[in-house]
Amino acid sequence: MSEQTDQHPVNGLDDVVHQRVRLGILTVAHQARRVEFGFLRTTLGLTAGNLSQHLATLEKAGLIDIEKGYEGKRARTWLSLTPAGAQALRDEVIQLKRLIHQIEQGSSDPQP
Amino acid sequence: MSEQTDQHPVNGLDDVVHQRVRLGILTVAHQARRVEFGFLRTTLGLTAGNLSQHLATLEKAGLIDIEKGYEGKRARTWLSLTPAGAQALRDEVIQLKRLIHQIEQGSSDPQP
DNA sequence: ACAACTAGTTTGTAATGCAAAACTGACTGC
DNA sequence: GCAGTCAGTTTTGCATTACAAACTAGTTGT
Repeated sequence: MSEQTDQHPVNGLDDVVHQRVRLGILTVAHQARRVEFGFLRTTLGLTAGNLSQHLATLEKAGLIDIEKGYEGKRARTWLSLTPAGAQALRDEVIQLKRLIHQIEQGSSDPQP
Repeated sequence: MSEQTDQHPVNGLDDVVHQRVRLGILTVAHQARRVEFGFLRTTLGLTAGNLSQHLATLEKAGLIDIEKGYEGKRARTWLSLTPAGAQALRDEVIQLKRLIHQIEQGSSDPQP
């Protein structure tokens, strides 16, 4: 386990979280705590079908909760981060910072 | 063009660069300026086939150059960032920083 | 009551990502 | 000279993704 796997920051990134669109969804959800489907759709410039599937992926991974209800007579879908989702986003940020640090250092690791 | 497309940081990310493995390749290449295939392979924990295909993608996108030659009698492949590759990595970092900033703010954009 | 609209899901298709296996080409014994 | 390695490429098969188009369900207009 202390092999030389996973020493590089990108190996600490979870593909479910790192994927461009889902990273956007989690970011918006983190900022707002409860987001409308339609708001996400326009903010991120997605088709409804594409967004619907990404939400299913995130829900299945336990990173978001989905709530369905009505706003007046209009059907609405809201989503919010679960604690696991908030943690996953924090972890992603930690790894991204490590990565950015490495890029900006030019070279930090000594090479054997 | 001043529509509300692309205002979110994730919409400024290029999928060729943002992809986990390729981001790792570009980062290592940036640090070392000239990297051996085998070094990347072990550093990022990839199969040779997978790495070979990602390098082809990056080369086709003009982000890296690939050099083949010999080290003693042993065949070696090296790669290095092109100017476009270095720029693409800088752009990725800029967008990631914007994203991290948004996440850490809690909320920076006023919502209409 | 029926056409049109809103909000979102399901479905079908093409592209991408990955590991494993088969394949090259060049060197290394024996 | 021919079996075995080394360094990497190409092919194969499968899961995931992105997108559009068709579909469902409820709402509004006439």
